[in-house]
Amino acid sequence: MTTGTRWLTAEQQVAWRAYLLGTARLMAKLDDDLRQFGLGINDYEILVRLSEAPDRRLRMADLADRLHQSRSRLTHTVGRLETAELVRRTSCKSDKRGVWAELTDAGFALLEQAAPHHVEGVRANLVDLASAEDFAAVGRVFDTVSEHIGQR
Amino acid sequence: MTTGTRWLTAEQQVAWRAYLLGTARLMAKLDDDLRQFGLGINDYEILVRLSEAPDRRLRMADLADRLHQSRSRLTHTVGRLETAELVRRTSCKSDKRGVWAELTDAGFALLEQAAPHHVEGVRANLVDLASAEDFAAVGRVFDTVSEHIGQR
DNA sequence: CAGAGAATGTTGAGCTTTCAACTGATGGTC
DNA sequence: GACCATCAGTTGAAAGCTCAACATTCTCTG
Repeated sequence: MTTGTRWLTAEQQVAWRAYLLGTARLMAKLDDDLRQFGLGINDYEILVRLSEAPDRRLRMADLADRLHQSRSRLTHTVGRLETAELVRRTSCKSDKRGVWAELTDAGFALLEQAAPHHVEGVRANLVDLASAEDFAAVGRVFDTVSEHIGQR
Repeated sequence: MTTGTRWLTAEQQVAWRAYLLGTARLMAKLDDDLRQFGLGINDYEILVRLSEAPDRRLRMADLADRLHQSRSRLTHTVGRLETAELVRRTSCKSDKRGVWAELTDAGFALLEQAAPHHVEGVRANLVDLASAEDFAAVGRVFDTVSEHIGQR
């Protein structure tokens, strides 16, 4: 065993594991709650990003970056969402390589249904459980993490 | 649109998204860094839990609960780890339904190799990026989340 | 102690994600 | 304007995960 490794302190270790377990439980719970709408949290996040974008559409690569997913994964997922008629793909005029993923009316309608339940779940299982200061700290920490790691 | 939904405030929304993106990037990074040892972060966590347990072994259900995984998933994963000779399965004397998952010497040796790199990654991409107070807040928040959601 | 119900762990099929290879378009550069 | 590295997105096979059904064992209750 080398002596050089800077192991986590006991408190850090406990916090790190709480984060791992808490995240696993939270994501499973949110996923579960969305299942009644036929969505997973991954699908849900895709629909949300599209709903917020101008003309409710985004380029595939842009969307993939925002969610930190591989393009391949996004292609497959959007393929399924397209089959479900929640998203439509159209080719991009200005860059012929490009593809727009666009939210359909059905997709928007489903999102309107699901969103209140989902937000309620995020509140009940995370936001409302923490003090405003602690939750803000979570935001700060992971914003820094995000910045530090950057794009894939 | 109903008026009853308590949407997230702008700050909460930003923090929530930072958490989602930061977590995605962090897990991808840690996973990547473990790949050189032929492990994913999921495999790694399994090996760690076993290494800490008495006799370096745990019952399948116990292990599954600690990682918040389905038993089925764990069965499949441990099957692969067993093929790789990192883990061994032995039947439990006192409860004939039960199975012990036990770390092999090779598994322990691999863990000893991987752990310093992994911990360095956790530090570099998370722990050392945050103030002690903020990181403690992360621990508190997700401990509460964990407690609140409970077992599956 | 018989029997119902619950718990442990596995199985295999189906679905999702990853990985590497690929097509086609773009943007320099010489 | 031909060339070449790069970028956008897709493809299909392999690997991993989920889900429901199952066999076995345990436990509790009458």
